[in-house]
Amino acid sequence: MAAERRRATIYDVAQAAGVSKSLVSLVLRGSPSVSTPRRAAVLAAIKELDYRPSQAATALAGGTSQTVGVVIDDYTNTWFVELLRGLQEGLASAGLRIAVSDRSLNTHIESDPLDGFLSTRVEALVLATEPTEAMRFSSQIPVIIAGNRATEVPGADITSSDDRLGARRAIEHLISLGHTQIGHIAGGGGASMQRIAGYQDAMKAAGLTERIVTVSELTTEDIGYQCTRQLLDEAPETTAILAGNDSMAMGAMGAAQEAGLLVPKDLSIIGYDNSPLSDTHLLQLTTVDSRNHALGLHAAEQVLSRLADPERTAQRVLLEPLLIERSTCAPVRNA
Amino acid sequence: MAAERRRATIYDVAQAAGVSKSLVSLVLRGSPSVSTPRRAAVLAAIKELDYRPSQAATALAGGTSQTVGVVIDDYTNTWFVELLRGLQEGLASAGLRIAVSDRSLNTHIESDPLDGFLSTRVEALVLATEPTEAMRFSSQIPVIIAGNRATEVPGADITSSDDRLGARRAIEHLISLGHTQIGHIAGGGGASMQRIAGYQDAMKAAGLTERIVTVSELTTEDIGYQCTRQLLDEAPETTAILAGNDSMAMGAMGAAQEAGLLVPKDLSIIGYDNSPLSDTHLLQLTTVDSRNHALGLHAAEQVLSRLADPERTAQRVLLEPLLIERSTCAPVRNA
DNA sequence: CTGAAAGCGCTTACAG
DNA sequence: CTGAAAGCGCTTACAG
Repeated sequence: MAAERRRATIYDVAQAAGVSKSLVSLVLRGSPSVSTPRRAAVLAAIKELDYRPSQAATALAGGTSQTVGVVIDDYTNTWFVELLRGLQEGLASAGLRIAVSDRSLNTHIESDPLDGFLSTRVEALVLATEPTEAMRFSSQIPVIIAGNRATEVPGADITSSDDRLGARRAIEHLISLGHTQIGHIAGGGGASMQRIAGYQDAMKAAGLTERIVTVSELTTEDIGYQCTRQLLDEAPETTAILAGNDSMAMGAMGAAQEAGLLVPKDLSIIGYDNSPLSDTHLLQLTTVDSRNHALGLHAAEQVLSRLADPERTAQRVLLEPLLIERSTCAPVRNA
Repeated sequence: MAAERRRATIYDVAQAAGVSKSLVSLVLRGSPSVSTPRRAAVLAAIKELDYRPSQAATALAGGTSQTVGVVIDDYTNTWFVELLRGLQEGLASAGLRIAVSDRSLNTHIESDPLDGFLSTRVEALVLATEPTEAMRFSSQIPVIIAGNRATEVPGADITSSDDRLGARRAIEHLISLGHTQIGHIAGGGGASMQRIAGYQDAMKAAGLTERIVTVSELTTEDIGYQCTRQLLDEAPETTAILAGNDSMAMGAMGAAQEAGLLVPKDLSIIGYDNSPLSDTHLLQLTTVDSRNHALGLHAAEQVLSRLADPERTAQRVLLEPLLIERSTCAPVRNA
């Protein structure tokens, strides 16, 4: 049976192509110093034998895994999708692949996703989540932080979007629509902190009363719903809400619906992230684009430059966020 | 600098613990034939040196990667999250880890996700997507299909939910609410085909006129929106819709909203998958639970039993779906 | 339990 | 380009 046949190795390819093992290795690694006919012979043998280099052997012998580990929070919040795409695009040219691990799946098995990545000997670590203690001090490999995080990682590069500015602009937009009773529902973590600060900046500058509701570190749809219920309960005069992210904004829309409030007629809502969710026909959520694709591209660049020069000092890239106006904001009713 | 220090190997651990290299290997692999004090010494050395076994070396020497490859469609449709959780839970006890690859990211780099998995020498492949040609005939490793797929993979195990039954029950539910003008919006692929068949079963049994709209192979929110627009255009008398999945159902809700139809008063909508999206406060989508967590658990079992006995004949597990009644269905208005 | 040996499938110089 | 050699960091018997 075909399935029982031993897998082809580099020896089999060399033999089939009538060349030396070393030459096969050269072809695999794309060396230019191989004559065209020989290269063709090797390629033909590879195809014929359905040969695939063993990643384990390549990594072990070459001393490099050629993979970058990416840690995300939770597959359910899809903001990371564009970040991944950017990362992959930026890394592909260098022959680096990506391995993704999420924290919420890993909480069940007690382990830190870092453990697996360290065993894999990833070349670098991209953190699209709040760093764990272990991640902060792993120091064995370059760390690149994607997004704003509450915890510092000594020596790490950072690519983030200016969440503080983005939140400020969102509030300024609401103010320009005549809103004065503007609440903010927030979760925990570095991005949340920045967005809260931006909210405060804008409210302070306009002399408006701040109202921030937080019920959990999480930033899920359900938490957004709960925060909004509490906000509307405490301050029914609220006419606009900035949510900590798009998931929370969706929760806010749910709470508004339940309270019989129309969005945006009775209540304006702004999300954050410009996630796939925000661009659905049902939501048409006005949001702040944190430019996750660009974030991924820049993080990839940092990975590459850090790999090229491990001694270079830590870099910091800050992207300018964009307000995306869709359909969940309107002028205040009795303005 | 710490970062510059050579990574600890099994030799370093052996030396630090004052034992032989073989003993360290035994401890790592959890052998019971190691005395408690020696085991403690090794463990202490491992901790002290922050030693992590090289996955590449372990895989190469042991001849087994201890990882299972999972291919999903697209990170944006989160139905796979519970599947992954079930898989991971079911595989963890056997010491198998999971590697996830998605097809939509991989379309940019021309390669099949299978290529990477084959290089990794994954022990088995779990397909939560429509198989590619390469996947159908990879035959080198056990393949487990998760969910209903249009394409057969010779010799593969299958764990799926009875989508045909689920769709039938959804329609029967709508009929019991008095609906007679029931449309179905669908995409492509095996699950869609089964769901269409179930829709037809129930409509036929009740003597009702079928109306199925498909505009694409995709099953995204936007496609659901487009299908619904077309459906409402062609058959404005429609009072209920079964969507091919929850994303499409969300699109249907968007189209209904745009058409000025209230859900469920004017239009009842049922989704499929019981994805995280369906359980949001804003949607409260009535849906069919395809029991993705159980799906993952069963698929994990198939992986394990197939690994234990590569010669066993292909298995087929069929789970019974559950109708989850939430808030998007109501009795027909003029019933 | 130890210790010496072979081997997993590659890469990396290096002499020719 | 070839060919022989060493080595990556482990596992796997195996004799003691």
